[in-house]
Amino acid sequence: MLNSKIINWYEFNKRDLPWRNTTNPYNIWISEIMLQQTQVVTVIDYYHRFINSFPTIKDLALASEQDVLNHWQGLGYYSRARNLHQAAKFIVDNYNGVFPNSFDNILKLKGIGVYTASAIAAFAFGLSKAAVDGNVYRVLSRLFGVYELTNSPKGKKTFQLLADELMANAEPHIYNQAIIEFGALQCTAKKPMCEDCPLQAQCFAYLNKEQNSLPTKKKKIKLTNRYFYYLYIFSEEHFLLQQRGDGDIWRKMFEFPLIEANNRIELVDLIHTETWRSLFVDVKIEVKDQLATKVHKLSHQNLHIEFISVKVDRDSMNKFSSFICIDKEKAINFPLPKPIESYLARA
DNA sequence: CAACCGTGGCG
DNA sequence: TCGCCAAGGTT
Repeated sequence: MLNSKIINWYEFNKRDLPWRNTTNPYNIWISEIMLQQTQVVTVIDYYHRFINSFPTIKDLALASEQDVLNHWQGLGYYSRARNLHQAAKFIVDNYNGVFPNSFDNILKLKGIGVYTASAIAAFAFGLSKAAVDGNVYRVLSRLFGVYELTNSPKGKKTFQLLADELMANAEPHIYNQAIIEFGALQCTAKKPMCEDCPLQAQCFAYLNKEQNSLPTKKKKIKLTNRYFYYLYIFSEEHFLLQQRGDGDIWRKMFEFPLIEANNRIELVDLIHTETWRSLFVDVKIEVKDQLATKVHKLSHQNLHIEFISVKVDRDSMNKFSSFICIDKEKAINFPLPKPIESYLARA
């Protein structure tokens, strides 16, 4: 059997990961959300910190959204953290704090789609659900020579059916872990290790030298460019932050006062913009320096970011009523996007 | 459905 | 340098 070969491979090659030593649905849930589009090595530290601070669903539900976001700082895709928090509150309110044990109810939780619901159902409750993630798409497409696009609705159906068939009577929690781990370690996206692969004889891609053509994916859309001018407005002990709103990147996170432009602007022109002038009316300032543009790449946007540091005397700091004046020591309490965090670490 | 949503690493 | 990829989900 094909699946028993994969399971056998797994027993000899699996990594010892923290969320594999438990069947606690809460712990598995946290790990699965963190692992979405994120590599294992990145997740491990975040996972430990998160579980330490919020050991149970109730602890998470009672935390503030800002505290939860703070634990997510640097991990990316921050809606995952907000959804996690909402779902925890929902479980406390509707299920008395007990994680639901049916696939349908798991799937209803915010931030949980078909993959994650299947993974939790299988890992925590032993339910017979094939979890199909990027690893599984890759393994199945190569193994069986499926050229359908893995990110199209049609392709997803095909691969789900294939995965369901391949699982057959295997233990769901072992089978799912096995094929995912197999994709992560052996049947990798780049330079798969076909030489010592136990599935060589049955693998379409290996037999036809098509490893690099599979899986197939729809191309990504073009990136848009945005130009951010961040003002690090500071006195001896304080600096200014503002909270981002909804409907854009980094929702609810904190950033410096921002001037956004459609194109690149020189500092000499920037200080004549309306925003700049309205900002510093009646305030004595000293422009300290301007950092060279750095391009911060998001999944769909290139952010061209420049930081301009502006020194202001202590008494003038409270004239900026629309911003939050923060003690330099307390920046750690605010969830910051990566570029802001990095800037503060240097400043 | 297609666009949107972070960040780090690799070849 | 740069495009792609990594245990996807929501609107």
